Amino acid sequence: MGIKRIYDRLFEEYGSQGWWPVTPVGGCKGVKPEGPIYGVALKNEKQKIEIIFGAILTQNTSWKNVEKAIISLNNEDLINVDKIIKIDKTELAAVIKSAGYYNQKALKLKNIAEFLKKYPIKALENMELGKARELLLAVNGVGPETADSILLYALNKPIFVVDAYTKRMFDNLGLIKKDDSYDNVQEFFMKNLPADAKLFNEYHALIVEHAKRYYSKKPYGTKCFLRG
DNA sequence: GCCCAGGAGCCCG
DNA sequence: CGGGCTCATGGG
Repeated sequence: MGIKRIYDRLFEEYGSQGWWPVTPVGGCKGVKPEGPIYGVALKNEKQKIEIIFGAILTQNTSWKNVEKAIISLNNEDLINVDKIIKIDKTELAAVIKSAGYYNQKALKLKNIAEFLKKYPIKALENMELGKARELLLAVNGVGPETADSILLYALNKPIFVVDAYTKRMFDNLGLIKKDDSYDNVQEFFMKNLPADAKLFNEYHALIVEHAKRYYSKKPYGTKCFLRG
């Protein structure tokens, strides 16, 4: 099966995923279990910042744990570039504890906040994709997947996000090799799909949803309906 | 107890 | 340039 056909099958199976989940306007304080929600089409600036922070927090970490950290950040009114720059690193680490790697991630959040101070969201949105990607990758703590998640989900740029699930699943389906580089896998998708941010957004989210079900436990993909 | 989560940096051959 | 190590909480 080609990758466009796979997309169609996944969409048919799961429908729109509404990524990236963000906290609704007005926050989640006092509205208890309410965390980030799905299906927000137009995001305000604060929500875009939350996506950028979330992209860092979710590095090698389950979204469930990240969600708690994001709720804490909201409740402390820390979805804010200046406040992240200002807050003590140890204090920030405590707020995001549930997301794991909290010392590293506290530093990474401060790094990206400094970056956003220099290159505000609007400047990045108006920037050419390749240029914005290059600048993001120069930030310590931002690798290819995080940079591409930011470009796609916060800045709405048409770039395909590759993650561990993508590699595992498409290796298992025989379309790539698992030791292919990030850039090679990304190129494979982008060469075979139209450069459409909405499509890339949905496709990556669908891969995550599908892989959580069929590619999280070994042996991978045994009951996957995309095989054959 | 083990493996895995919507990775990245660093060091080393 | 590729491979191994570290970072850390939380669920299955």
